[in-house]
Parts: sequence; structure tokens; C-alpha cells
Amino acid sequence: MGRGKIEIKKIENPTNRQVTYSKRRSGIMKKAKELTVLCDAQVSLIMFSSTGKFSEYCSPGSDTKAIFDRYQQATGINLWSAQYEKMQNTLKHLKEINHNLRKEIRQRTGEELDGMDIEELRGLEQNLDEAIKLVRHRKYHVISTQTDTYKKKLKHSQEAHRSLLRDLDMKDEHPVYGFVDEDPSNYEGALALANGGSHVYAFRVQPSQPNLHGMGCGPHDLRLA
Amino acid sequence: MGRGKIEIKKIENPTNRQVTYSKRRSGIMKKAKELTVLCDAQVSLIMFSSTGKFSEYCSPGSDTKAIFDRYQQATGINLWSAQYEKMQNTLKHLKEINHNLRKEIRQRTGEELDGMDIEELRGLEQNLDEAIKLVRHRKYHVISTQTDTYKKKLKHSQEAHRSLLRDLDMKDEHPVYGFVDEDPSNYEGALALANGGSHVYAFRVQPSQPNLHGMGCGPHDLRLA
DNA sequence: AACTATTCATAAGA
DNA sequence: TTCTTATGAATAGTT
Repeated sequence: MGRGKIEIKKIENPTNRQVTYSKRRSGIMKKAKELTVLCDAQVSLIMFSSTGKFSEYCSPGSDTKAIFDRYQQATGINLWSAQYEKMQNTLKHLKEINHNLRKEIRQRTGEELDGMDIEELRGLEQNLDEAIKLVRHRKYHVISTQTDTYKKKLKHSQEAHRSLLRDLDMKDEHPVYGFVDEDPSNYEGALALANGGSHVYAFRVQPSQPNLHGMGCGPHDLRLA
Repeated sequence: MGRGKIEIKKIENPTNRQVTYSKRRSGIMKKAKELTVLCDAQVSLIMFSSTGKFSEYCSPGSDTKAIFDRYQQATGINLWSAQYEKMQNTLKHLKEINHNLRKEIRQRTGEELDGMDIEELRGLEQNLDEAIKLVRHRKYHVISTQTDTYKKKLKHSQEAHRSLLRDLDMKDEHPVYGFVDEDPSNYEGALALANGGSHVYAFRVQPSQPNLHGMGCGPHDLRLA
């Protein structure tokens, strides 16, 4: 379609090739547009010249991603399946671990003991017994540490108070006020707290049923159990 | 380019449109091939007719995925980032939950009590105490159920044995063998097991550090903590 | 980038 | 659908 027929093979002259690329590129783009309009078709055209120059055409009213999603549906090939599969496996694995951890916790709270045999129950009992000992030990450690701190604080304050009294004695006859500890978290309070106040503390360090709804991943949903 | 010029607008006659689509589709495909060969270009052409019919052309020596990867690189747009981000968030969330569940277990076993204040420790102690009661209750329930079962079994066997002896008595004077329970999991064993055999049972229902290494997801790795 | 002689693509008809 | 063919479009080589 020009001054003489040409053979369809690579144009060796780079300049010539670039010129031809440019001309034909606009030609094919025009064709793509016409096809879109005339035939109400959806078209994606992506081109890279031999020099790496990128151009594309995409039917108006859609975008490259939409066409690609449709392409994948049409071909049945999910180009990203390898990646997705790995991610899916990771997710599945994590969910499984999660489930198991929750189960272990429910067993440790005594909520779900069905299906455990005697040996397991014995093991669990023993284990809880050890845990409770450790917790008690720790508790008393914390209490005594706190008590010591308060004792020291008190001692210091009393000394300061006494020295203040001495100073006042020596200087004049102002009224004398007693020492007042304004900190509500005093050590007597801590001790009371440690050995059974009346309120029941519902122990739950972390929420064990965090919300996972609505975390699907769009068209390529994860379909996890 | 035919018997008369045509206006570039949607062909309303569906048959006509389909025919034109078919003709022009092969035309544009030919052009794409020629561009590929003449100019050493990389081309991807994807088309859907108004009736949904899919066709594609892709330069030989590459495939649609390769061109799309290049497209993403050229445009700087990762078409799948939205999906990936969602998955990443899901994964991150799960890992976090997992971590918290593990921490709760370590607290429940007394392994990690640092950082807990008196109130928390008291709560945990109380909770463990309740759990241990539930476990003991369950244990005794299982034991008594199993004991009953064995009692019944034994009774049945003894009856069967006695009736057999009667039969033998009535018929002749063969030697008599006593009844032998060959099941090693007999109920005396179960009872012994329940109240402290000498072996220590390391209670761990599920592994709490499952292997997650090597589950990265290739080029789009998850970069999770 | 513009021109134009040619070849090519294709609209309409068979 | 496919083939034919008159006609307009695309473009190779030139300027």
C-alpha cells in the first residue's frame, strides 16, 4: 500500500523501521478505534517499539485492568494464580494456626474439654497447676516489690516530715499538720487488691475472636474455610 | 474503503455489525502481525465483540502475561496492588492475632508474666483456678464413664464365662481356663492414670510455633513483620 | 512532516 | 457464511 509492495520481514534500517513503526502504529490505532465504535467492541492494544517506546489504546468506557480481568475470565487463565496460591496457602496456614491456638486457649480455660482423653486432661491439669504456682509466685513478687517501694517512700516522707518539724520547732510556733499520703495507689491498697477484693476480674488479655469479616479480596476472593 | 464511504459510528444492524466486526478483526490482526514483524515490535491485542466473543493477538516470542508485566512497568501502575494490599492486610492482621494468642497462652502457662500488674495477675490466677476446677470435674466425669463401661463389659464377660462353664459342666470334664481381659486399657489402668502416674505429660495440644518460613509470595512478597 | 503512486482493506452485493 | 469487486484508506518511498 504505497509506492511498491514490501515484503513482510524485519526492516533492517533502524531509521526506516522507526518511521514505519510510527506510521503503522497510528494506522492500527485508528483501526482499533473504528472497531470499537462501529462494532461496539471492547479493545485493548498495547505496543512496544523495538526501541522500547510504549503506546496503548483502550476502548473508552473501560480500562486496561477491566479488559484484563475479562481476558482472564475468557481464557480461564489466571495469570496471577501462582502468586495468589502462595498467598492463599499462607492465609490458610495462618487461619489454621489461629484456630488451633484458640482451641488451646479454650481448653486452658476449661471451655472446651470435650474430646480430650484422661491422659490429656491429666496433663492439662498438671500444666495449669504449675502455671498457677508461677502466677502466684509472680504475684507475691510484684506485691513485695511494690510494698518495699512504698515502705521506702513512707520512710523518706516521714523523715522529711520529722526534719521539717524540727526546723519549725527551732524557728517558731506555727500550727503543725500531719503527713498526708495523697497517692490513692498506696501499698495497703495494693495488698488488699492482691488477696481477693470482692470484684471479679474477667481475665482476657487479648480478644480471642477478632473480626475478620469483610476481608475478602475482591474478584479473586480467597475462598478460605 | 469499499463500495462507498461509511460514517464511523455504531452499526445498528446486529448482523451487519457482526460481519463488519469479523472482517475488521482479521484486518487489524493482520496489521498487528505486520507491525510485529516489520518493526520488531511487541504487541498485544485483545478484543471482545459486542456479542462477547473474545479474540487476541500476541507477538510471537512473548505472551500476554509478559506484555502485561511490561505494561505495568511502563505505566508504573500495578493493576493488582489493590488486591495485594488487601491480602497483605489480612495477613498482617492474622499474624497480629496469632501473636496475641501466643502471648495469652504464654501467660496462661506462666511463661511470660513480666509486665502484668497485680490486678491482671489476680485475674489470671482466678481464671486458672476456675479452669483447673473444670478440668478436674471433666476428668472425673470421663473416669467414671469409662469405669462404668468397663464394669458393664466385665459383668457381661463374667456372665458369658459362667454360662460357658455351666455348658462345659453339663457336657464333659475339659480343663477350665479363667477369664482373661487382654485389653491393656482396662479400667484399673485408667484409674491409675487419672490420679498421678509417675510419668510427666508435657501438655501441648498444638504446636505453638508452626513453621512459616519460605511462604513468601515471589516478586510481590508480603514483607510482613 | 508532506506528498502521491500504489497497494490494501473492506462495504455492499451476490 | 464466503466470494467478488468497486472504492476509499493506508502507506512506502520520495521530497
